[in-house]
Amino acid sequence: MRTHRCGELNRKYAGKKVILCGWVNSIRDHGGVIFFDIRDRYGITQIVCSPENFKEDEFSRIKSIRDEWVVRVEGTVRERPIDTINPKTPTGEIEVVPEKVEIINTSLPLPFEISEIEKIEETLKLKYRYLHIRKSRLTENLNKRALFTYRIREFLISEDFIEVETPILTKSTPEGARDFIVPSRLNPGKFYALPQSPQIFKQLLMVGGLDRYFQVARCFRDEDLRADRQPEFTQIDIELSFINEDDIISLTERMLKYAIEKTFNIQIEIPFPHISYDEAISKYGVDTPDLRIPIEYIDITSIFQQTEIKILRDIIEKGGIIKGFVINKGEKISLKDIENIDRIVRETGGSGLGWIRLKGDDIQSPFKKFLFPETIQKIKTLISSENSIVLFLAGEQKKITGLLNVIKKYVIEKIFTDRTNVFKFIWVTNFPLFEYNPEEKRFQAVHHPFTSPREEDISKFKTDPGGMRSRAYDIVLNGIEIGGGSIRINKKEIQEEVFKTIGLKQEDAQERFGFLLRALEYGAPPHGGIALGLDRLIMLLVGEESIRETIAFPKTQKGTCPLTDAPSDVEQQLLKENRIKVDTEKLK
RNA sequence: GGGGCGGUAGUUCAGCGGCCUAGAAUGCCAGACUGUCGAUCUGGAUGUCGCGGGUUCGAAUCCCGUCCGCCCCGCCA
Repeated sequence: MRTHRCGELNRKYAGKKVILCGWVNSIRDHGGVIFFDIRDRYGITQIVCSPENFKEDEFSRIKSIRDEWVVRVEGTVRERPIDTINPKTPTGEIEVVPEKVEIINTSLPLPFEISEIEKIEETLKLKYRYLHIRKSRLTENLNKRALFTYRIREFLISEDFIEVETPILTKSTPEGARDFIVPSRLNPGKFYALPQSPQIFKQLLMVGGLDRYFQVARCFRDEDLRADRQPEFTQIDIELSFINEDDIISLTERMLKYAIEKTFNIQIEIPFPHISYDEAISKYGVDTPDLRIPIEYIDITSIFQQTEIKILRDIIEKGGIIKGFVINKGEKISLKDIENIDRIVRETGGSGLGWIRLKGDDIQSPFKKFLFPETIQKIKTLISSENSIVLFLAGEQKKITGLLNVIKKYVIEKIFTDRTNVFKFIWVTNFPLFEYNPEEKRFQAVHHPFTSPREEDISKFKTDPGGMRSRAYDIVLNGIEIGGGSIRINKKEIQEEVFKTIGLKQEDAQERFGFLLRALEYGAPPHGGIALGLDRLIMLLVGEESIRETIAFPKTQKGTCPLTDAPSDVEQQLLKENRIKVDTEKLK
């Protein structure tokens, strides 16, 4: 049907007969000569129709062509006259002079202009997703995604991994996210759940001696959505036997380096740095540090130990701390900014902002009179530029971390605006195994309940579960969690201990996870793995702000699909067969 | 569950101290134009001002409710 693709023709093809197919892009009708571009996935090519080359009725048919009609053009490639070369496109040196222009299909005018695609309301974009795909960088995102997964598969298969599909219709389990459920017609009143991840299955594969498993796995979680969260999403899911944390971490690094470099033409330095959970919280205030931002929190309580500043002294005496950070581009923060930040701090429940500006030997600060020379000397050791500002807060540890995060956000928006094309990975390790949920009055697994505690903490199940550390690790890219994993529990007794600690009664544990506990009794090898969020990774690598831009048919924030109108009512008959009665009456 | 922003021609937006017989740009339609490439020029058509209720002589504009979209908190083992 076609001999070439739009976008591949250049001067070397001059004189050659070609056939192109595609969509009409932009018509420029000069009354006599008519120009239009023909576009496919690969590029655009200019077509020139002169009246003298066509019979009258044929030319008027060409005149009737509109944007987005599908055409097939048979013609000859010609070098453009020098003064009409268009340097903006790769095919700008040539054009095609057609002998025949065939209209394959017409099109209504598009419901939106693609040039405004960024601004168009999500519902409309999703309703006409195929048009969005047809003309935007979404196609390129999907292409990059496909190429990336191809490289991941290539890497893992070359390292002896076996790709295994695990069930989509599976068993609902407590803990973790809310499950999507599917009624079972053959077993009235019973339900399958869609998997939140293939977690338990991949562990069972290890018990099966499969040794090295991976899957590009669809996962489902019925929770509220965000720009980086869809109800269904894809994980690169990996599990291995006879390994420890370092094996998985280095495998993941090599895999990411390989796939990213092959797909995106970006150099990736490995190994990635590591940080413990505690240090991450202390230095960055979050367990997902963004290493592009050179701001670290510093505890400066000791500097003010002898202070005469009453507010600070009172707080220190009550056991509070003073913590803040240095901005080495101090000139970019004005007095107005400081006022704004102070206001934000007060509005968010803090008692006010402390600050010291050091500009050469000049010092500005609301506390200036009360600063000892040695205090200033100590503060000077923290800074590394001629013009710096130290911002700090005093109070209870947890509270001021939250406030510092708010301040940091303000400062980032003010100073570190250019963050394009830098990729900073970091591993976060040494997570607590459990955290206490005060609402449910019980401990919960920080990672998931199959995560192994550290050997030295096993004795703390009864004495100090909150103080136990896990063998889990998260990988963070530019401040966004892109994956996580752990060494799993492979001993039945420990698994039961964990279930007990998170408040799962023995019979419930048996009913929900009995099959796992049983498997652990049959020679379960030491094993562990990792899962990487493919949608998020691609989002970051192609520079999008939402994972919707990496998914062909995503859902809205309420989980609906404007294209198909899912979710929707089903036939009464279907409900009946599934023994389901719908009760939405008091929904209000 | 909570907070914020938004919903007005096909689209993106302006109008929101009540007078709008609702505008702009772009798209669309028609005409002109033989080297454009975001073509240009001239003319034209197009609105349940998200939906429901209220206040008012009069509501896109004020009030109440509701739906939808986006961002965030909670939630997301």
